[in-house]
Amino acid sequence: MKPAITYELIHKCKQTGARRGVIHTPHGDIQTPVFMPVGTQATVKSMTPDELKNEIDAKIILANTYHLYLRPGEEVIKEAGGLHKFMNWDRAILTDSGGFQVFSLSGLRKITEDGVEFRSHLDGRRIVFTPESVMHTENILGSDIMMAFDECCPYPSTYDYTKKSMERTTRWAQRCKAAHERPEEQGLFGIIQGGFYKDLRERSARDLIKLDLPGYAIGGISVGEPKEEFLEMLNFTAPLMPEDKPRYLMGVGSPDYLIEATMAGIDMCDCVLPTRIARNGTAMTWNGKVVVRNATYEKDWGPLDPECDCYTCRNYSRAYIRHLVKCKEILGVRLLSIHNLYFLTKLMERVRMEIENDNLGNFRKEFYKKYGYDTKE
RNA sequence: GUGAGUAUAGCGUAGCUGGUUAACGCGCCAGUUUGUGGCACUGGAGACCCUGGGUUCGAAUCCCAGUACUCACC
Repeated sequence: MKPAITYELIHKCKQTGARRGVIHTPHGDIQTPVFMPVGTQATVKSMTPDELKNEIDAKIILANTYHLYLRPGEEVIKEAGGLHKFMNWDRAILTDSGGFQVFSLSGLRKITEDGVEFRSHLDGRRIVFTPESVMHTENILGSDIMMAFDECCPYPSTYDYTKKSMERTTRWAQRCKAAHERPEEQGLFGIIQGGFYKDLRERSARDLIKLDLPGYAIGGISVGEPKEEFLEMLNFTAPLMPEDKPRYLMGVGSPDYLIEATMAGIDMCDCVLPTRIARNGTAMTWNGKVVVRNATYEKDWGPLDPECDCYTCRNYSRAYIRHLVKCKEILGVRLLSIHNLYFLTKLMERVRMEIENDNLGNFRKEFYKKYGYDTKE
């Protein structure tokens, strides 16, 4: 049986160890490292699939099992012929399992060995997610990469709680693998947990790797901890992951975190950040963050980012975008989303090139200086 | 012209049985945002309470006059 998802390592940066590779999926190849835009409810907020392809050239996007299970529900997506057809996206899709909602909706759920009972955030009705039910839903969604059902632990959590949670997540991953109905069409990724305890991370990785899944993710970091702790866990956990499979760091999307992740040997990241800050009037640029909502841009006739050639930057001024944002016009959100997604896509394209040239370390230094980050080694 | 009413932050209003830093919404200014419970959240600036006089220990609040606006009637 040929697995749905395979990874090909092309080059390792001699300066940093970062990986340059390709992920093969049933809906196309993905050059890595890659940033994946998030489209929780089967839409990257405010973007048409056409724009994602032609303006941004995203190769893969995320969707969310919990949200789509609630609305529109499995029946609708099944009848549509799967998520790709439903949303008119013919490139790759990765579905998150609802594990993050175990964390983000912590006030609305109860965890047992069997699974998680949520109270729907929409109408309060009781719904039960088990590893088996989540696999069933993700099979119906038909994503190229399905994430195993896990628990994303809050920060901070006690050692004892984190250990129990991690062990349960591992058992759930085993159940997910057993319940997965179409391994030849959809790849199931395991999620390494273990909070901020190295021995737990090590155990989690070791036990999940035994399942021989086609890819692995680091979950449960970037949940509000200080940056040093994030880096510590990232750099400890990434090397535990298989060399011959995609390595996915979940929930990371600021430029510095993306670069640090890449240097740690991560291949895939996703984040709501670019689209979320777009909705609140902020752009990421090669010269740092630009809160275009601010008054200083009232009569700024230049583009958001002078070094960017995205649709937004080719055609619109900061003054105009600020106007749209201040008026809460939809176009403001759209133009900023296009730019931010394009920016991160281009950043990763650049990162890939620097890896090939064994120059990522130098690039990091330069980029941080320009962007306004500390370059503490 | 007569009568009645209203005048409080840029705008719309609350406070008016007199009592320490005059409240709220919008707007304005800024910060946050990292597997999306979000066009969200958190802060901040901004008012000689229309003017003048009076009563009182004390007035946005009560009284008088003026001014402006609103409505009704002639």
